[in-house]
Amino acid sequence: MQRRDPREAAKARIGDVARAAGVSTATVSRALTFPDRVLEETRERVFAAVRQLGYTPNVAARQLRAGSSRTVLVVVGKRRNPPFFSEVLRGIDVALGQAGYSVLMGNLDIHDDNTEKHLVDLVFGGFIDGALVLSNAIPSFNGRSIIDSGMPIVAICAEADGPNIPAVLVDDEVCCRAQTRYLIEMGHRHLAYIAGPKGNFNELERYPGFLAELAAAGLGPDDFVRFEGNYDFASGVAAGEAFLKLERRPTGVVSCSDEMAIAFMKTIRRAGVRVPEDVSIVGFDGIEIGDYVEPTLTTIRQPRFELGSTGAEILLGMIKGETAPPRVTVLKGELDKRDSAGPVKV
Amino acid sequence: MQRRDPREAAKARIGDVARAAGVSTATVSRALTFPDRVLEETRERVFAAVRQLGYTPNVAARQLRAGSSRTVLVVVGKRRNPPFFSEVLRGIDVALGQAGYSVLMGNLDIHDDNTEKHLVDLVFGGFIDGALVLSNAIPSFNGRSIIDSGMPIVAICAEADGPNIPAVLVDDEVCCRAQTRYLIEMGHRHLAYIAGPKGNFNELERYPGFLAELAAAGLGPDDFVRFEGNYDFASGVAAGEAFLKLERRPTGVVSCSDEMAIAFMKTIRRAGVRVPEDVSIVGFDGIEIGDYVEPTLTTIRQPRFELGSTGAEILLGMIKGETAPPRVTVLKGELDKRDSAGPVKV
DNA sequence: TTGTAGGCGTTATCAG
DNA sequence: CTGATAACGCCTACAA
Repeated sequence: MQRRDPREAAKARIGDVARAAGVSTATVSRALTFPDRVLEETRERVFAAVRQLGYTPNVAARQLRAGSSRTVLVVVGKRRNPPFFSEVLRGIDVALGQAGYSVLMGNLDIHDDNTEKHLVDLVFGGFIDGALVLSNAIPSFNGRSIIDSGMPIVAICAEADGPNIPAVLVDDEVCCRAQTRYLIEMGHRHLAYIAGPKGNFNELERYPGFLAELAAAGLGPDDFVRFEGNYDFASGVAAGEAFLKLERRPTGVVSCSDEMAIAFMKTIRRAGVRVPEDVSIVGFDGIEIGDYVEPTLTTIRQPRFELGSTGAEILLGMIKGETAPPRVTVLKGELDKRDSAGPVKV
Repeated sequence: MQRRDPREAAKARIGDVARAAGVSTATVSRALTFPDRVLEETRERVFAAVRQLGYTPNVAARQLRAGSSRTVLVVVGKRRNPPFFSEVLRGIDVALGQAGYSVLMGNLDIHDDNTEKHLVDLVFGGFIDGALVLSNAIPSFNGRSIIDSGMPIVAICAEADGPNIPAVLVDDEVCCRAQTRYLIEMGHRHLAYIAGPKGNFNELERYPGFLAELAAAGLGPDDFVRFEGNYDFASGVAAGEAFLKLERRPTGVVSCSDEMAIAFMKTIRRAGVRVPEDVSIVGFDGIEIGDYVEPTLTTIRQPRFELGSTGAEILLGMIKGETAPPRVTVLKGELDKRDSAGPVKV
């Protein structure tokens, strides 16, 4: 048997099914889409033909007619902690999958104009029904961003610049106050804060929360030091090294990610500092590995799966044109007390 | 201004561009696809119109005509260690992105028939140009698997059942022998092996490698114990607990994943066993966190990014119909000596 | 209930 | 070099 392209293997079209079933293409289409608008006997004949020919409707053609691809673009940003995001993605995947939507991954990791252009073209090419943005940057090319397409967009763990982009967030300020308060309650009066990237929207919530909680305890600018970071292991190491050089070392550390907390801990322990006896550390995120480091990490557990699934639900609602979604949806994080933080040494 | 659907916002079609530029649609199409088959002046006029109208070709229509979506399906399996796969995915993304292909994520995590049906429909609906399979299961529904579509498929870190599916693998046997030999060379004569899932293709390479290396050192069935596992933290904990109950404890441990090694280490250390003084442990994968646990993890570093990018390159070659790809491509892992393994105690 | 026929937006073929 | 036109495969008025 000769075929131009082995891939085209026996692809049945709707016409083939119609012929095999002895009906028109319209009837086949109907039988598939609205089974009850067709005589039972006809329906059976059509189904039989479908099975026999292994017919599957052509997605492109359907999409061209329907104007919808049932595909959602998920934009993930500069590789911010995979251990954290993998679970958010799972939430997205489950929610979208149940609704019959597919996930197209758009990775902004790759600093490549081409990638961004590609994504923008996909969106403006009508290929995408909606987008979930997990990065601060929004794909854009030639001054045109996917926001301009008017397509529904929801930001998850991020705050899009756009005017009316609904966001799903964790209650950052509350959580950061909880981290801080926990340390203060255990007697720590001299703290360190390992920050997220400058300008990051989290920082806008968390750092003020940290300061507020200090103030509430009567502590001021002299009672803490701030280390810059960007959530990854490397910045935790850097913070640890800076910490070791300090003349007067804080006894409690608030970290804006678990990775930084873990790397910080490793770095200072290697230099002989004991955790939590000498220094207490509280992380942020609640990734699995926190249970297996030494000592186990006290941290803020984010509802990772729900962040993803909630964002997806909201997006699906927007795609279906339902009532305007809330501008911002806040989920709760929770302080998870383990072994890396304890009472201050007297 | 009234629109039926805000999403349709000012979507220019090729005809609009043609009109604005005073040419035919055919010319617009040509100017965009083969700029040099068109008079420079015409080209300029077309480009100007395109810019002015913000025209982007409709992806569905193009796909319908061209028969190609430039989209690749990436099938990831039951959530096997995100920290490991995230980097493989990045390799895939980079390679495909450069070639102008998009990534559609198919998650088999979700044990949902619907998901599988959806993926199969996408494939048989001509929506997908090729697939990269990172899971042992291959999406199938109603007895029809995506393999039957005849579409190009490449397996990465997995071995598809299908007859002619090229696979990209790490040299599992060699690596596992290296783990084992390293321990033996340091004097360990009584080992433990923490396995991957039963029947997993890795096991088919690694376990025999482990046994062979033992044999080469004159060790036999009485000189090791085997713990079952499936790569995750939980099975590392289980192995650790089983280990602690042993009357005669091995002094060297070969683990088939870093997660298991880390959880194992944590579990036995908590019970007072010292690493590496009492027990030496060698992991497998080379995930980042290995540098931050206590003690740092000696492990096999897999070329994660390259596994992904190599698989993608091979797939792209197949899609373009190039010469038959190698049945199997083997990349090298490397023993990375850190602190969790040392000489046996005398 | 079923069939006919037009069109979704693009590209490729074929004349001019 | 450019333009008219016929597909690509499906869905859905509209008519029967």
